[in-house]
Order: sequence, then C-alpha cells, then structure tokens
Amino acid sequence: MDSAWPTRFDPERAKHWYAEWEKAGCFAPEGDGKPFTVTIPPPNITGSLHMGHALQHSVHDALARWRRMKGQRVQVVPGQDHAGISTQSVVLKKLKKEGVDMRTLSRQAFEEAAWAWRKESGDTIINQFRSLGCSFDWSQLRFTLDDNYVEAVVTAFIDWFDRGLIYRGLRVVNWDPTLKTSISDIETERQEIKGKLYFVRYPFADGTGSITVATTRPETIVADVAVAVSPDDDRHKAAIGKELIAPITGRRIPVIADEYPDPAFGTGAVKITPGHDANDFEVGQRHGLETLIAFDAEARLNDLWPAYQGLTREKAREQSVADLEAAGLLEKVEQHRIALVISERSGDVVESLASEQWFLKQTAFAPAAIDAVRSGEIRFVPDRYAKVYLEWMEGLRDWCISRQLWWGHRIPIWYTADGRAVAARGAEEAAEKAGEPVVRQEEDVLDTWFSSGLWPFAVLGWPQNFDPKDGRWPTDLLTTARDIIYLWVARMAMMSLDQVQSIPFRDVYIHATVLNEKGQRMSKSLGTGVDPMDVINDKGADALRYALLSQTGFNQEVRYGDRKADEARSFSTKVWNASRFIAAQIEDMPEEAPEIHHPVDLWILSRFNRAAAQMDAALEAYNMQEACHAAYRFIWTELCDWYLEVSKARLQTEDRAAVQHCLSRCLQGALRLLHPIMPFVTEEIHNRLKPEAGFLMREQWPAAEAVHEEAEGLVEGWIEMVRALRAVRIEAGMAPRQRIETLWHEGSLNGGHDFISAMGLVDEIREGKPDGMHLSGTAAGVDLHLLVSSDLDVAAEVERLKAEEQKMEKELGGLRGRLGNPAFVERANPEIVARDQAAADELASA
RNA sequence: GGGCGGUUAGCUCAGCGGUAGAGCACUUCGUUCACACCGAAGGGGUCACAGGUUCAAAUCCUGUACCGCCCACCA
Repeated sequence: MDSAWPTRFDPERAKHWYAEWEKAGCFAPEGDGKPFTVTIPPPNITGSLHMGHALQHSVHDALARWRRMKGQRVQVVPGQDHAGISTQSVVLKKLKKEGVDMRTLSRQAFEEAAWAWRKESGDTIINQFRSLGCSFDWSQLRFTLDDNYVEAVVTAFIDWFDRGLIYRGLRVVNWDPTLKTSISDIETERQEIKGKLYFVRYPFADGTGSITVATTRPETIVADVAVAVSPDDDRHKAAIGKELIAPITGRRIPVIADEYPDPAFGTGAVKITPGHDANDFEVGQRHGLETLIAFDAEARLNDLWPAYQGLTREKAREQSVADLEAAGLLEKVEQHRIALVISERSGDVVESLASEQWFLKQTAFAPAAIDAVRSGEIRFVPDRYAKVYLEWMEGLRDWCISRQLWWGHRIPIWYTADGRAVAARGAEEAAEKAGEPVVRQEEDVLDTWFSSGLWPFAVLGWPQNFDPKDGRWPTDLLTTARDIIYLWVARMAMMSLDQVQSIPFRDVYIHATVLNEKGQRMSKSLGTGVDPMDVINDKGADALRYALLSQTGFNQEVRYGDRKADEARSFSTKVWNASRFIAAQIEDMPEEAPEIHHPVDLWILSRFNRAAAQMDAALEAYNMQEACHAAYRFIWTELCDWYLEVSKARLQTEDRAAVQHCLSRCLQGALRLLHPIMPFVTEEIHNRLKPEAGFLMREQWPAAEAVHEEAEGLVEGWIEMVRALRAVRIEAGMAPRQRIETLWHEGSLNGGHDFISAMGLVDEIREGKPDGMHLSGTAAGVDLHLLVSSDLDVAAEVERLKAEEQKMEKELGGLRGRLGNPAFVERANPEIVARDQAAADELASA
C-alpha cells in the first residue's frame, strides 16, 4: 500500500479543504434546481462557539450539503447580531480596564470604541463556524447594524409608529440597576430564595383600628398609594372606601376593592405600589391612582421619602423594618419563599420599576401569526412546539422595545420643542413631518429582538432590494433552540406577516439542547461545559458533527460526552481504512463494467440503495440520527464486515472485475452519503482516490435505484448460516483461523457454497449428515453439521443443547397457544397468522 | 399552579399494536497482508408502577411515582 496513505485519518490534515471549498466558490448558490434557502440564527458578536451552535450548524450544514448534492440551488445566509447589552458590557469593561473615565465617556466615544471592538474581535465565532465545516454563503454575511439593516429597522419602526402601533408610556418593566436599562423577560431568570413576609398594620385614619397587610417588600411602603382587598372578602368589606394612614410616611391612602387580591393569601389585603410592581400598576390604572416611584436608576432610594434618600434597596428594607417596629406597626414576620428575578446579563436582582418606555402593540400581529401555524403554513418540527408557540401568541402583551443603552438601533424618534414625537429617517425628515423644527432625537435604543425579528427578510435585502419572487422567499427552514421560540421565532413570524405579508419560513426545526455527560446544562460559569473547539482540535470536526447528529432527532435534549466523539472518530477511521483497502483493490480495475449478476454483488448494491433512500427520508424529516445510523449500518456492518470480507476471496476468481466495480461503486456511494455528515474525511478520501476530479461536495447525490429483494433474501440467509456455523465452530473448540475440512448440511444452501466457505473457513461442503460425533447448528431452515473429536466436553454440550431445546419448546408453546386460540385465528391479521403458523411448523420440524 | 418531554440491556438511545434492538461498555478467543480507533463469538432487559382497551400492549387509554424543561402576578 502507498505509504502516503497512512492507516489513520488525521483530521488536522483535512482542515485545508474548507479554505479550498470557499476559494472555489462552493458555498454560493448554483444551478437552477428548486431553491433551498436558510437564514441562520445570527450569533452574537460577543459569542464564541458552544455545543448548541455546533449542533445547530451541523444540522444546517448537513442539510445544505445534502440538498446541494441533490442538485438544489442552496443558499445559507449567515450573519451576526449586534447583541446590545452583551456587547455594551464587554466594551465598557474593556474601556474601564484601559483607564477610561466612565463618567466623562461620551456616547460618540463609546460608539467608536464599540465599532473598533466589533472589527477586531467580532468575527471569532464566524471563524469557528468555518472550523466546523459550515458551507454558508459568506458573500451574503449580514450584520444587524449594517446600513441596509438599519434601513430595515427604521422602515419598520416608522411604519408602526405612524400606524399607531408604537407608543411611549409609563409602565412597569424589568429594570436592571447595574446596567441601568430595562431588559426583556428572556434576559431574566427566576430564583427561589428564603425570604420573609412582613405583616404590617395600616391604621384607619378615623382611629377605628387597622388593616394588616402582608408584604415581602417593606422598603416600597414609602411609595404605597392604596390598600386593595377583594370585594367578596367579608373580613374587609366594611373597610372599603375608608382611609388609611400609610406607615412610615403617614400619607393618607384609600382602601379599594379589586379582584386582584387573593383572599386566601396572607391577610387578604394587599398594599398597592404601582411604581414597583406590574400588578399593582394595573390596579393603579384601574382605580386612577398615582404612580409613586421610590427608587432611582441604580435602585437606591430617591427623594420621594427624603429620610431614606441614598439608601440601597437592602438598607432601605432594614430601615423600614426598624421604623415599623418603632412605630409598633409590625405585627409579625414569617418565613416565606420569594421568587427573585435575576438579570442574566449582570446577575443583579431585577427591579420591577415604572418608567417611561416605548412599546409595540404586537398583539395586532398575533392573529395572522396564529393563523400561519394553525393552518400548517408554518410547520414546527417536532410539532409539539406549535402548541408552545400558539399558547404564547394567545397571551401576548405589549412589548417594551426601548433599552437605555448606547449600542444598538437608536430609536428614530425626534421631538419638537414642546415634546411632540415624530418618527423619521433623520432630523430633516422629522422636521418636515412635524411641520416645525425638531430639537433632539430619542436617546434610547431598540431591544435587540426588534431588529432580530426582521432577520429573514432584512438579510434578503428588504426594504430596498427585496424580491419575494426570486425563489428564496419564504425561506425553507429555520433551525433554532427551543428557548427562543417566543422571543425570536414568534417575532419573525409576526413582523414578516405584517411587513412582507407572508410567512418568513416554512419549517421550524427545534433542535435538542446539548447537555453534558451527566445531563447538566452546559454552562461556562459553572464549568459544566465542553468547548466544541477543543473537540474539533482533538478529534476533528467530523467526529464532533457525527457525535451530535447521531443523537439528534425529535428529542428535547442530547447528552454530549467525549466517548461519543471517540466513537465517531473510530467511524471515520473505519471509513478511511475501508477506502484505503478498496483503493488498493481497484487499481487495475478494467474501465468497462462487467454485468453484475452475482447475488452478493446485487445484495450490496441493493443495500446501498436502501441506505441512500433511508438517508433521504431521514434528512427530509429532519431525523438526523436516523440518517447517521443508515450510513453507519451500511458502511460498517454491510460493506465492511460482510462484503469486503467476502470480496477478499472473490477477487481471486473470475468475479474479480465485477467485485472491483461493486467495491468502487459502493465506496463512491458511501462517501457521498456520508459527506453531509462528515465533510472533511470524505473529501480527503475522495481526493486521494481521484486527485484530478473535482470536489466531492460538488458531486451528485446517489440517484434512487431499485433494490434486489431476491438477492437480499439469499445473501441474508447465507449470513445467518455463517453466523450459525461460526457459533458451532467455537462450540467445537476450533481456533479462529483453523479451517473446517468438511461441512455437512441438510437443506439447500441456495447457492451460498462459496460465500459460506469463504466466511466460515470451510474446505469442503457436503450434503447430508456425517457419521460419528458431530455438532450442529440451524439457520435459515438449514442444518449444519461439523465432525468433532471425541475429547469434546460432552456433558457441557448436552447441557447447551438442552437449554436450546427448552428455549425452542417454550417458543413453540407460545406459538401453539396462540394458534390454538380461535379468537386469534379469527380476528388477527391473516398475514400474522400465516407467519406464526409457518414459524411453528419450522420449529416443530426442527 | 398550568403545560411539555423523559423513564427500554451497565451507559447513550432506537423501536411506538404482533411476544425486545443498535452503538459503546463487559466476557472469551484472535497480532489472517484495510483497519486493535480491528475482527469473531457471547453474557446481559418482569420495556418505571398500577389499572383498562384488544385475539395480541414496550407500543393505545386512564391514573401514580420519579427526573428534566417551559410558562405563570400570589402580595
């Protein structure tokens, strides 16, 4: 064998194929086939490859390569998200480290620094996608802050503003006191902690007693504007409409009746603090109450209650409790479990805080988005996720789209001197629209999900260069993680249906979450993660891809362990060596293919055709693991363990040319089947086989061909016979390489003489039963006998045969019992009855 | 509190009405000239539990338990 073809595949040496594919333009759409378009979920520019990406893009790439090979015109549009909060944090941290004074940092200086950072460090993840082998059309790379993307955002915003769907208002939002911005629900995490429930007495103004209110947040008492009770609560009915003296401040506040309080909880009376709780805010709106705000942007107490001014939330609580105690208003304190809301971005406790924010009435878009999924126009895979989407869609609320950040799409609103807001592309247009000069632009930027929501059509050129009829629209597939169904998938559906009047994608494949070997979530901070780049460097991108894809179907989680990648690497080595062997055998292959008529040849070609069909069906259905297993079974079990082995003998016979052609065809085919899953090793082999040929990734996917049922039946029978024979050999104490002089058989071998002799190491096959001591086995209705020497452990052998007989009898008993049951014979499927009858007959005759 | 997954061989998972499968691990044997990241043979499962439907249930229905995830305003 050519020494330049080592016995092990070195993934390091196949990495260069990526650059060659890219250089040759293999990732650009080609041909006139049915277009297949995907816009990938844009990773954050601050991100680096994690296992979730690795799985997601292995799926994308496998599907893209497969469809490309099938002759489809494929375009996978990659991109990146500017990731407002995340990028701003990273850049601020860097500036701080460099000694920049945060207090004097201007917006412009920050933006310059952020762009500089984006240029330097923003492409890390893009290059990691390349290492994974992703065949994305990089010429189409998009960024959510590119000029044309800004145009998309502004266009959508102005349209919605002018239609009255965007408004500004005072609402309670998730406030991150560290980052000093509102944040979305997805950026928060709930955490149960042990806390306290304080029972505070609110005396009636007329001196007739008091109402006790339970609260977990005594520090917000200074912003109380009422106490609410349920209208049906007999304990408090009489108090409704009376006035209370709020503790600490002494402010006079009313007792109001509202459905919100649950009479079963606490005392049934709730203090109403509209500035610090979303429910209270709603109650306040219903009753026309004032919204008092006690905290500033850093969640310190403001001048609402000057005595507390400057205190942190925690200090203010202590002080409030002390003051309540001193006033004799603290009735009792109970242990209580509190659901804290934590900001994922800063780790700080999120404050529910009323503030002026911009909102989008996304409820206006819901009906169409619901319809699209209900009608099946948008299809979720697995379909259970449609329910998740629909449920969320049906409970939509207005969306807070403003963020108090610098990094992002600045809200295209200009204000006139008297504070009137106009949406426009610039100050000039704004002044024109307003009919008077504008004095300033809104400071806030948009929530990152606002721009992400426009992704599929914005990256395809909307609004200026978008052609919904160019075949790429709607896109075919969106593959994403289940945790952003609401924030992203739903938004894209809504925004697309509104702005482009059509769905953005047909299929939404929700892939599994990658957990570690112990079933824990992979987390950098907890150290429970595995870095996919380490796996790529140690074992190769092919191994990582196979390890992930071979476990991914419609499951909701997949566990990654290095053992899986090791198995995958073994597989690539196996393919490598099988190719090496076949390459050596076909060096002198005659060009002209002889007629293929030997059952073994027909069998392997047939098995190949089945594997190809299975892969097609599996990939069509997004069942990645089934696709992997189909390739694995064909290559390892059928091709290597049987066909290759029996070929070794047949290559020495007049079958040589036919075998060579079959080997060659199977190898070519196997490489094609495997290429979407393991692109590097297959490309490397392909190039070794045919250095002068083009890329494997540009080869045609195997066309569907007929299977040979008859040949399959024959060969599978022979395989069973060989297995039985091997078992008997071992029973007879034969060494693995020891040849069998004579094999006797009763029943037809169906032409399998050569196959059985080759695979079972038999010199001569005779019909009949030998005289003398022999051991027997049965397979496919044929009895096989081997003569054995007399020093065999007869007792053990008898023991074994008895056990076997018992097993058979038990089975026969079961079958006879069933067949003897008239109900079964009458009602069961006739095919089943016939099959059982045949099985019983065979057992009985044995 | 609602919803959704999962519970099958030691491990990771297929199977989803006709009486249990794969890969890995394990045991035994084997350095045959593709591959020890290999080959052959083998051991190993009352399919979480309890009812029900059916001639037949791992597979369908109901309920229970445990694990995980998502959603939710209980002060």
